[in-house]
Amino acid sequence: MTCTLNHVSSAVVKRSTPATPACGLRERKKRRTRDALVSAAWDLFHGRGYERTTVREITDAVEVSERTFFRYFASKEDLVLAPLTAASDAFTEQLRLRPASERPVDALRNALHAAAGLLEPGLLETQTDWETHRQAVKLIESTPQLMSAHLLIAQRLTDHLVEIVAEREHVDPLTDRRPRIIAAVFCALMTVAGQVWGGDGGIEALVKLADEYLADLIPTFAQSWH
Amino acid sequence: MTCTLNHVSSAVVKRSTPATPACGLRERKKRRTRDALVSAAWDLFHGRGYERTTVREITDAVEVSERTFFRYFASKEDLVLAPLTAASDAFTEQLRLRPASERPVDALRNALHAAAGLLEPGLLETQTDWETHRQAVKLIESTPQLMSAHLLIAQRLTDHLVEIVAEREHVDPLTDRRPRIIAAVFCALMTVAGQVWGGDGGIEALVKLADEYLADLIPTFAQSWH
DNA sequence: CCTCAATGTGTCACCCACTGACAGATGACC
DNA sequence: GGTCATCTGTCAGTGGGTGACACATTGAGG
Repeated sequence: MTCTLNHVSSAVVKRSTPATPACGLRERKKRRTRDALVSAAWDLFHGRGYERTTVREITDAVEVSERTFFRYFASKEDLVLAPLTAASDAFTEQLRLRPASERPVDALRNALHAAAGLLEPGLLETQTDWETHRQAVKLIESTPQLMSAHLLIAQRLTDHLVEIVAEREHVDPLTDRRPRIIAAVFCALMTVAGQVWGGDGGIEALVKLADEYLADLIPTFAQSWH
Repeated sequence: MTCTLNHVSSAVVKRSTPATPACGLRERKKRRTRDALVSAAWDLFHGRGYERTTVREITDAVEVSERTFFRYFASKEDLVLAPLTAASDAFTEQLRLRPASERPVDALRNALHAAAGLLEPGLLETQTDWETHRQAVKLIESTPQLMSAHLLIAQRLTDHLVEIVAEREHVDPLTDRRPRIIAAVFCALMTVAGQVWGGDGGIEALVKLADEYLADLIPTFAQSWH
């Protein structure tokens, strides 16, 4: 499916993000071009791969100028990774909502479950969207440049988690090692779960994997393996 | 200190890497240009920062062509991160040498100590070299692009460790979660230790930090924090 | 309906990292 | 000293990304 452009009648464009405020014409137009760019980009990445697709090719497909592309996305990477950043933000937001009574591990686990729950409604709408996400995971892991950027996002998330956890527990992250440990290890396990997951089986499968990895952590370090 | 170039008499160039095979003139010349590029680059990075220094400026300082730069380094990042890749390789090598009788955690810990030991002789020679390393850590952590590349190296190391550990323990890394867990968590803790370390106090300080983080892992997850 | 200000878009000129191809210089070895 | 391999510079080009300016479109108010 090749979404064409802007000033074309309409309809051609994929359903945009679930919650569509859609006020003025201006806003709608912007969302349309943005969606068209994303859609065209994915079509091209699918065919030629990320690195061998130029921004020019993407903008040609949508009939906008290259300059416009960089007004919507900070970089070529950003087009692919923006949803990931959003997911990361959603997670930290959920973590902040966890009651202070929970132990850090449990707060993290529960925030993960909550954030995953929020993503569900988006999935139910379009089967396609889900498949897209699957492809995104594969594309990122098979493209060093994207993987690298992805890891940076994860690192920033870790830094963020350190602060939140330290605040929750009223400890100083500079002197107390535990916030750093728990944030870094949690993110590392999430990353591993994400790799093993590969996008199959929906968000629940990812969360289930994350739980399993978390549960196996202590035995792996504390016990003999045989 | 600005190292000039190639065909200049000699002497001006910093002591190159500790072990200098120094056979033919050709090899020596190559090593000299390489060292001069690294040296000039660091001077410039120190003054203007990584991103605002162009490859052109580096090559101008050494009086070689830009093209030559890219024959010595795969990229601008590579100039900064090559030592890190080398350290990573040294570590995996040491891990392979650990006796099969050791538990995975202990093998990793011991390999770390062994690899750190190998780095020491290099340090003793030049105080400068040590300071350089300190600056490298700071530069990497303050430059997103370098941090990103650094994380990719760490990720590749993790992947490597998974394989080695799985082989040591005769388990299948596809079905057994433990190799992935231990590799990912170990690398994550190393990264944290590296950040906290910041280059102060030599390699021993880094190893000591890593040990402390490792020791605190289980209490952090298993026990209540208060 | 018309006007004005805000905002979005295209064009152009430019910077920088990086690469392939070719030609000339320079060590290595007999 | 001549031959061969290897290194180096030059050149032309690709691709990502940015600032500046001009034009066009939209939204709001009279």
